[in-house]
Amino acid sequence: MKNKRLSKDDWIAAGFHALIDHGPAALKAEALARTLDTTKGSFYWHFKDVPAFHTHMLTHWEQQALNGLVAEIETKDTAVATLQRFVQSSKGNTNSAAVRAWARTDTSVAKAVAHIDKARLKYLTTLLKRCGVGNPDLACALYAAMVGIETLPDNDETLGKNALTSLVDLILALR
Amino acid sequence: MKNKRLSKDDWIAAGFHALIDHGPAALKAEALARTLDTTKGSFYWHFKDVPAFHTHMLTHWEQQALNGLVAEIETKDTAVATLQRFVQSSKGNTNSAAVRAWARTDTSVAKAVAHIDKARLKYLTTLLKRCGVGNPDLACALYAAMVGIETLPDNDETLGKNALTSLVDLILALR
DNA sequence: CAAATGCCCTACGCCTGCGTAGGGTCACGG
DNA sequence: CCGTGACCCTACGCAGGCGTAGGGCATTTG
Repeated sequence: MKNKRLSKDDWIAAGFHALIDHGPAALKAEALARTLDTTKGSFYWHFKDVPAFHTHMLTHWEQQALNGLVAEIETKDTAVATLQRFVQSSKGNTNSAAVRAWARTDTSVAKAVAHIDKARLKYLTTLLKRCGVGNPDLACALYAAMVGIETLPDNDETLGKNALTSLVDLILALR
Repeated sequence: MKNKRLSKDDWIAAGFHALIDHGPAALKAEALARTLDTTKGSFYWHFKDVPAFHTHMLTHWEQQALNGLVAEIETKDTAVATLQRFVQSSKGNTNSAAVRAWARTDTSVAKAVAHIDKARLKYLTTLLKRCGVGNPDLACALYAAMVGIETLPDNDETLGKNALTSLVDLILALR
């Protein structure tokens, strides 16, 4: 881990590790430097200051989320199968909950989260409509369930997974 | 606001205000003292140290949540009406999302949240069963939706409300 | 009224984090 | 082989939070 030159992205990755493991309060230059076996001299070489680092992390996350959505949209599959996969896709997002918690203390983070929430909800709404479910409130409820599953502590990962599939089945049953 | 003697509960209330408005990082003795127009001398009179203050806040919150649940259980009403009310009851809980975010940085908070989540989910499961819905995964999904609604930024409060009622209607429609 | 107790203020030493200044080291191209 | 630029280290001053010592005011109690 030591005696290696670092890049911006190394710091950003370390930032997300710290955010996930210890919350937004761990996004400090000196603390991150310790985990990277270096000093904050490196940090202040790559980033102007701590807020600049934060915005770099944020745009990185937002970009990644949007890319995922675009890749999702461009799948040529049946609408129902796409829906199933999209609903399950939130399981891997261990950072999504961390970013959401971060959003409570930083306005620009909150704005970014609201932005991609809006996009994902819109996509889910049209996806459901394509499955024959026209009620947008149901899309909202399903999206809320996805968010809830990922913010809930891990009370059995399988339970949450079954919960979402059961919910999708229920929604698709009444058409 | 000034020249008034403070109690433990005044500090705890200020703590929750700070937690909701600025996140867990705002739970500091000196910062809270400023908002209460006093000094940290008062804080260290009422509490041994900052962690002790945190546990006081936590037990206060846990107690309140459990009391709410007990009051909920003891209502003599039809099962369906009780379900409707219970599902809507999460709207007023503006602190619930803040505590959930706090739980990500403090293990004991996480344990407390997991505890009351388990209790509420169990209650919701039996409530649904009493309404004729036996699938526990649906209870889990509905609870996740409640949690998701309160952690989502306020993209129209009415939208979220309609989402949950629509979801409950859907669940009750298929029996 | 006097004394004791509850509650708060001030001032201090310590630690941690911020951002900067200035210098060091290593990898290159010439 | 030398310089140049990218990258990192060290040391500093500043700010803010922690917890404590010791004293001050006010309210209750005898």
